[in-house]
Amino acid sequence: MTRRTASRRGTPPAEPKYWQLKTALTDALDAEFSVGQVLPDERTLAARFGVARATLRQALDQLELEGRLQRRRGVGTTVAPPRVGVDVSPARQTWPGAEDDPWSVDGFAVAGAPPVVAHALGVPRGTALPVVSRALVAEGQPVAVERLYALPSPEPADGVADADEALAALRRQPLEGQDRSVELGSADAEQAGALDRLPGSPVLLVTTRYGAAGRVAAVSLATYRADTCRLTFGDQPLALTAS
Amino acid sequence: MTRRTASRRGTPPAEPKYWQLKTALTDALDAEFSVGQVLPDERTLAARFGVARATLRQALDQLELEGRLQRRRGVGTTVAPPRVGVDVSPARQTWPGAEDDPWSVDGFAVAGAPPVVAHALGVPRGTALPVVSRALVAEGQPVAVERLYALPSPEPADGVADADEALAALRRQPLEGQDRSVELGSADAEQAGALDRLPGSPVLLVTTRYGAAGRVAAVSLATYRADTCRLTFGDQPLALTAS
DNA sequence: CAGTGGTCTAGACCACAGC
DNA sequence: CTGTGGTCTAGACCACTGG
Repeated sequence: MTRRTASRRGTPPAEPKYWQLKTALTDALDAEFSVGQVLPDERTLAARFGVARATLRQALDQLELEGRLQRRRGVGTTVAPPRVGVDVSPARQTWPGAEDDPWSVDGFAVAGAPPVVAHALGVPRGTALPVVSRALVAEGQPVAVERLYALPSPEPADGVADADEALAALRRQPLEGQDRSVELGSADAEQAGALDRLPGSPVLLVTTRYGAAGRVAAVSLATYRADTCRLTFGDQPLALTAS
Repeated sequence: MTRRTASRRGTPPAEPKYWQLKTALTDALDAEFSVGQVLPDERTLAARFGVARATLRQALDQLELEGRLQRRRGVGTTVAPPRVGVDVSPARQTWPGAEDDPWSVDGFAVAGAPPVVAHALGVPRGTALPVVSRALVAEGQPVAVERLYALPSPEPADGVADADEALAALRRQPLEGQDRSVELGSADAEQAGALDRLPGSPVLLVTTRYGAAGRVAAVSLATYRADTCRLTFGDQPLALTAS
């Protein structure tokens, strides 16, 4: 196959191979595969489509990014289930750790504030803060991890000793407001381990600021698996879910 | 921590090269580069770090995903400015096209509903619907495009003729609620063109359902550039933005 | 152990921007 | 035209999972 056989001036738009591959695979996924089914291995697929493995992988990368596929080293590539919806509405004005909070506490430490947290809380960089680590599981799968940084509470002598104490200290203050932001990021080694992904996997980074006593009293950095999660918010008054 | 059977051979941690590269580049970016500055070209960088260009590109891909870099074919790689915050709060309960709506109308058509839209609106797949195309510009850059699908309004004979009419028809109904969801996607060719990116670029896909008359009356599919955008929502009562 | 996906190399050519 | 990033190849080896 000499490239660009280009009989006549042909090749008008020149659509990349990996893009055509992705389209072909998407169609095949819709038509011939069911959730959980394992695909042929990459070398076989590449041969079948007549491309190099790197090119095929470019197409698979995209499909994994879109949540259509799930790849596991040593195991294989499987068809992914639809993304799970996770409610992140700031509407229910409650502190973390409230009654029906689905997050589970995972650890506690006193550590230096990362720059972004220090900035949000208005403290110098590296200030020692109580940090609560939490995790969220949905449908049997870990979907998010969180680090919650609290401003040292004024009332107990100083310093809380564990996660429950830290959360209780927050709850003693009236919550005046909260806001969130969502952006794309990539998992560091630690997050990747907790989320059962490889480092560098795409994640949705949700930053929450909790307001109390006229200032930001706590900041949470939550990391959601971008391949398996769909974040929802707003009043969901309309029941239209069945297929 | 991990085992690494003390084989005495070199590579104890086995951290991928592209990961180390990414770290090194991140540090260099923080220390020695300013926003807008152009980096050396990929071949030069690869040689400087002693790796293949493909490996270097793996590191650059990650940094671009995280919004640290911006690459343009034929031009070069530049240091990206911080992401712009875009408010997507569903709190201001208004229809699209209200007074201070920053979106600009871009086009109008009557077209078949894609499956996801048909499902949300509860109509058969392919049903012809009025579609308003809009675009959002922030800080001089296109950051998002949108397709707004409306249920045909009952009152005018049938069918609206242009975008203004379609939006006006929506505004005549009382808005009862709205919810949104955010997930990761990749830009198709058309969206990529409008957003000044290549097809397949990572985007944040925001789906909005507008409720009126006890059912979903309109659905919007908005596509935000994931590299340049940070979506915000919630009451932002706390002014803490300066560096 | 064999088989999977993950990393890496050293090339090549293509598409586009700008001179 | 030159120089940039984007695509593609045909290999190789590594890290992990499972029988």
